[in-house]
Amino acid sequence: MVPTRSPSRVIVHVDLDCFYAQVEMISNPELKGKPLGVQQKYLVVTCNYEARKLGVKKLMNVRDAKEKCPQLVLVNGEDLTRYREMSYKVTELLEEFSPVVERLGFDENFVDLTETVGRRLQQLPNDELSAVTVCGHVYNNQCIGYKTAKRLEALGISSVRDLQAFSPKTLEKELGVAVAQRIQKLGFGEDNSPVTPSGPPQSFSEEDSFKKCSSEVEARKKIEELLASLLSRICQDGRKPHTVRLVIRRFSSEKYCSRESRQCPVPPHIIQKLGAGNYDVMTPMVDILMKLFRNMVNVKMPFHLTLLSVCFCNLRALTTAKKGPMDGYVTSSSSATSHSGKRSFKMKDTHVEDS
DNA sequence: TGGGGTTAT
DNA sequence: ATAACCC
Repeated sequence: MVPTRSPSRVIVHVDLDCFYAQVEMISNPELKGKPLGVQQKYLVVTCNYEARKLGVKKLMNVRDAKEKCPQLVLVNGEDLTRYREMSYKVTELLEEFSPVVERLGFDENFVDLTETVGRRLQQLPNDELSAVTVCGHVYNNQCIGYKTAKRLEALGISSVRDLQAFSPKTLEKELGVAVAQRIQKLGFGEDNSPVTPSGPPQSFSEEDSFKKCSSEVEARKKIEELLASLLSRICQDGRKPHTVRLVIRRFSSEKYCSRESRQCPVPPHIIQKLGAGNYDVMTPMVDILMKLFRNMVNVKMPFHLTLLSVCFCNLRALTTAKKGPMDGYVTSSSSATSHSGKRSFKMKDTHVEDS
């Protein structure tokens, strides 16, 4: 069969199922064959097929899961380190086929193989080319996002069919032209958005949720833990974060997913120390984070937090050394190459202002 | 209802 | 700094 036309793009979507559970079964093969759930706090965030057969669902309460399946084996999955490492192994493997790999979460990758396939087809002799069949799937992307789902429902759109039939002009007026055109095309199974190579991560964060944190010393303890893990991650990556952020969630109205944050530049003298001696940076970084904390939380008044998170972002390869009278005129820096795992990437030689 | 991530505003 | 989205 000779295809009458080539598809415009060849994109492979690699979606791993119950990824955390699979990592755990590789770590400990004795878990294979048993119903296994990965637990974070009071939730079974994912589970293997054996557990699913016995009625355990993703994001199920531990209580409910145990009730459904008393033999369920639970492992704690609050530390994402091994999952993150395995996740990047998977995307690095895929990058060997084509560097155009876009990550979505820890367990999904999109690979644009258009050029790879094109090159292969050109090399093929004609008789073999005639045997090539092109096939594929059109993904009918279900769920659009909670907020816009609500807005669409207000317009009387509750199914994909409704969305397809709805007046494009009216939808553009309601949602804005960009979103309207995007989701309506998605409604027809068309997604022309490019596969954007993710490259190395743009931020590192660690968070911890809990029932109650109501004192400054308690908060400092938690922040120190989060920070220690982050510093070792930063160290491994090799790049330097130029911005720190502290995020909190208050108990108060328990308004779903309502977080507050404060951020500030990482002082240059700390950035420089970030490579080797990470104990030197611990104390000054905690001080900075506690200032951000007190900026958000009035510690003279009672408070009740249910989450703390520390995030490093604005990552750059090198801190540019500035010294002497030429300060402000000249930036002395060599073009930097940073290595993270197997990847290496050139960084732009930029001069920056932190906001 | 975890512990992450990204982009847009 | 927040909001919305993804897993």
